[in-house]
Amino acid sequence: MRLPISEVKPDTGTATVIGWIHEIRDLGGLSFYILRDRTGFLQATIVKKKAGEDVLAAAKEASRESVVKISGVVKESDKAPGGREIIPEKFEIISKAETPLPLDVSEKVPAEIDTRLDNRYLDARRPKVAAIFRIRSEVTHAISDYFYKNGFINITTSKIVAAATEGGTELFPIAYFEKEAFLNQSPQLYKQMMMGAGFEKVFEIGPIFRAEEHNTTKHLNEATSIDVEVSFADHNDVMALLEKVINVAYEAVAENCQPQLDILGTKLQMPSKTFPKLPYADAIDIAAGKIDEDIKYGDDLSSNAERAIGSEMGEHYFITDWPRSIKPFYAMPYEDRPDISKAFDMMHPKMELSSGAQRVHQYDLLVEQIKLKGLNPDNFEFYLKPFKYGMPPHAGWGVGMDRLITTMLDLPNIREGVLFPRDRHRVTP
RNA sequence: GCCCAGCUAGUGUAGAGGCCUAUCAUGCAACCCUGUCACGGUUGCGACUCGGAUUCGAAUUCCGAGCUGGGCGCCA
Repeated sequence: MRLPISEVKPDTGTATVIGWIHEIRDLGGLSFYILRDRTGFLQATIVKKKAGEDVLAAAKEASRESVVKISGVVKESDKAPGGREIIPEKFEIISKAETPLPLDVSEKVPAEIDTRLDNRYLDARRPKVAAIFRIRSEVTHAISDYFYKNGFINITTSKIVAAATEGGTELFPIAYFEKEAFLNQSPQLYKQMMMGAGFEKVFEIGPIFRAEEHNTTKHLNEATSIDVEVSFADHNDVMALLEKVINVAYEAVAENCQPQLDILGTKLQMPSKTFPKLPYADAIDIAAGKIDEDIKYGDDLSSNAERAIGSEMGEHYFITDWPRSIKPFYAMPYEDRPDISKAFDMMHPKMELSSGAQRVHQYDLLVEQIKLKGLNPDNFEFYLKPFKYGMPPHAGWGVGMDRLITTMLDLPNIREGVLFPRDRHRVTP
């Protein structure tokens, strides 16, 4: 029976392990093979005078990163990593690795991110990389779990859509038989339709596509979005939910991923239970006072302004009360201040993580706002129709999963937290 | 879309007109080595993105192409 490497203890006795050869050190009469699986490292020690012919032959044949199966007696040894080593009685090459390797898994020689992404399957053998994705899995699990426990329905909506809906971002056109179609930029309109369906609380964790030609460490053309929509809730309700969800994610990682955090050398900066709410007008004032740029009310926040405000706030925070002019048509305006919308962004000091709003649920107001944006309501018929037949008031948000991981682990590039990132130039692997 | 930078062995690099038959590390091969943990030692293998120009001479300067990274804009 194969034993995970982390379960090999000094007193295990006889064991069989399977893993990749991480390093080989040949000292002459004695050689060391460092074996790696997803749980850790184990040193196999071969004393050439004592080892069998077939063990010696296989060991000589084995190259770094080959998959091997080793059976033998485990011995306590304070000279070995982990305080134990295995003395192979059987040494079988299960899958031999060619040489040279496209990149150095043992990290003696660094590789650039581009080389690493081209060879992601090898890159992901590095414990630091594997740790990121173990943590990302934990975040997904914890957040989903929280939603399930609080009465949310997990939905999946179509990523193929007929037309540009929300406006704003560029869409990828695709070939869809004889029709024009696009990859969806957001599940926004579908979530809202499910409010019309009476689902009341829904969430979706799935891909979104943006065809922007940006080239930065915080943008992707395919991203994962954590989306929620809640009926009979306003913007304040869903901001409270968002704080909770971010906290749930951090707490789960702190609780269940300490080994991975240790491998990464990362100390989690735990978020506050509630995030400060900064009205947009005040955010503009802060930015205008800190940076030498012509910033005025009604502008969107530049990267520079975002950073300036972020360093002032120093933690997760909301920017609330945005001018209606720079938020989407589905954001609800305040009854008494129609130029201001009940929209918010949730920020990490380094970048925007989320945006959300209480939505417009009144048909007439929605049509009016679509027109106000210079869009044609006729193009939104599939979306507008549910608003005629009993649409409850509702609110929601979307969080960029990739950015959440990037900021949580303080990664230098958003691509670090995505297995197979899609950016301006990369479509493979 | 705008701007900046880069491209040298499998990987990461040195290189500023002749010192380049191109440095170093890692890797790989062979040999030596019984406690390594970035093992050590000796020898060897392996590269200037492409095209044009300038020059007696170009990895190095110039022009063009290709590819890549990053910043801004836009966007989340």
